[in-house]
Amino acid sequence: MEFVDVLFPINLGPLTYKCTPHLIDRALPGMLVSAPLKNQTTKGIILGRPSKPEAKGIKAISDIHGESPLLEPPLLKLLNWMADYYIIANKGLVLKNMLPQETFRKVKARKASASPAPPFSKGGEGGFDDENTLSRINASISKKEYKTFLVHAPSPLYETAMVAKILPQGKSAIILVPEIVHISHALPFIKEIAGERVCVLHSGLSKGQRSEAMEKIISGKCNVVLGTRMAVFAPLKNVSLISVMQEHSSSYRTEEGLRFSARDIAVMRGYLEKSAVVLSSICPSIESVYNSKRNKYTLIRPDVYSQSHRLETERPKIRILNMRNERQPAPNLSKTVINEALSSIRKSEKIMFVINRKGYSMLTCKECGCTETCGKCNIPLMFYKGDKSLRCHYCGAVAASPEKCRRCGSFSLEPTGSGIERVEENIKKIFDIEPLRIDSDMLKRKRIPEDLSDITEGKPIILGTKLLTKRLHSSEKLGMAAVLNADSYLNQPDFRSAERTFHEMYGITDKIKPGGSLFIQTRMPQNYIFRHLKNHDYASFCDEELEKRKEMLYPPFSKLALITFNGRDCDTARTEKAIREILSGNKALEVLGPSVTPTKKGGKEYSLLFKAVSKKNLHSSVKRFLEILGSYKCLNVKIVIDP
DNA sequence: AGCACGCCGACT
DNA sequence: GTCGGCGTGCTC
Repeated sequence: MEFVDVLFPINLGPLTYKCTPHLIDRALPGMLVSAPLKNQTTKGIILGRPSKPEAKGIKAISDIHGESPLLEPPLLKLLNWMADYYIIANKGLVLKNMLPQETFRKVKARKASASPAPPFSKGGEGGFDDENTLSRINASISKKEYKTFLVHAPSPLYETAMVAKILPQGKSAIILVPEIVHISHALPFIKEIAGERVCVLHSGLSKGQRSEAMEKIISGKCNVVLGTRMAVFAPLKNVSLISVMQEHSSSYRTEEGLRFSARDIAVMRGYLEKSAVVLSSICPSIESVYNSKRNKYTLIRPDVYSQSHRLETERPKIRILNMRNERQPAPNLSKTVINEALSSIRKSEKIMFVINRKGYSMLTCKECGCTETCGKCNIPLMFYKGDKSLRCHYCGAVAASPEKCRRCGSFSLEPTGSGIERVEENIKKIFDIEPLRIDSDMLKRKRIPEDLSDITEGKPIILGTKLLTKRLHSSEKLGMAAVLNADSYLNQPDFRSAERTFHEMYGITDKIKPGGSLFIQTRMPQNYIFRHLKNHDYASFCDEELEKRKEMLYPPFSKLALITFNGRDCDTARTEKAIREILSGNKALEVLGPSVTPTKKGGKEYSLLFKAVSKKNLHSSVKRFLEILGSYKCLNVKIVIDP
């Protein structure tokens, strides 16, 4: 009797089943099968032949579906790699995260519910004539070898047009975009080349639509998949190109469930598929830049960068305003910005203000100078004028705003600083124009279209949190824009904050017309990022940022793993004992923390950051630490690799 | 005793 | 994920 190991899309390892003779010749690794599990029939995939069919009470698989494997060898290898790299004990959990549920449960293939017509036309523009870039990538694709390119694109349009041009005829390709909105922008370009071979895959599809898309991919009707991070697992055969547009985007990281980066997965899948991987961005991530410097990736910098005069005339001017010296007729609104905005409005240009803070303001006591803070989180509370509440943006606590100071009892609480509500109020006063306000509170109240072009019509002033900058894809460019509190980006306690700030600011310049300006209000104008930002010099910024990361031994010069755990059996003494144990005899490992944060249910959550120069050391240390923690029951442990 | 409910561990 | 085992606690 023959046996096979079957993996189900549940948090469980592979299970061994018998395989009857009439099914055995189709029982290849990666095949979709049905098998009895807990008195039910469940679908899973064959992982391979068991090394030792020793378990007792083995049942037989009931059916094998399809003629060829659902997961081809490269995807099976990817699954195994992910389980190892992200330290997932049960491979079934990886499988569950790789393919949508519809693959394993049949869904009534609902009639394509009048699938919304493509909302966008290509919009004329988009001739792509960078022959040098094309020939280098095409050469690699036709050789069917693994190679990762890093394309430092001069504009988002360049990225899209380039991807369409390098799409290989007749071969499979995966094109990733960071967010769903980008799909409708890229689709016309891809459709023009690949026509009906294209299929779209993202989490916004209904179950029926997703099921339909998977069917097209599995059957081979479509071999070009355009989608968000989930598309990196599309079960295509013979992938010859994987493109990751705006590769720096944090949207490629999952925030819950299995934590991974689709950008990193794309590179590994490319390696396993022996395909070309094209990472592109206007400002590539520091990790990718570093990889290109170490010749792991091939850097492609289109010629436009040598024509610096061209960049200067096309790119808006970036002006850094020192808020220590600027006159401020209203908090967070400098005289300079107001004057520039007024002159833009006079020229009937659109303008935009970005303030990265919700609510109205903080509350400070005039008498004793103390600011109302959250009792639990110890951070300033935000006052919301609408319902006169005080809210904690960290833990979400809501309370009615107090009449008097909690410390000294004085009645002279006054608003300090400003959030979006207060800026909105002041804009109305100063410009006598109602701004179009966009933030997450607004989004919750009324559904705002993914694309804001339509609703910005007739609204000269747009005001929003950073949420806005991602969503604005209006063809009408802005006359000017101002980042009102740049410091809130820089002050985040995260080694990536400078990089992210650069990305955010640079992304905004793209929405400003040539000759326009971007104003950045800051209280630390001497910060190195502004020096490079002013010159539109991302390469120099990367050099300096890499220097700093090297000094501090932050990624890419080290590897990080974040371990968080909570539950009955964890306490400070045990945690510290475990840390001491893991550190003993391992000079190359650094453990930061533990930091303790209260959970919503009143318990404590411990988090530790493991840092090591070698990936191997980090990996084995985390595994050993898990074994140590394993001796305590009732623990809920989560690991994030490369947080 | 008899049954509802919820938690937890196993599933081949 | 889903089922069944088992403990708790309430009711007849």
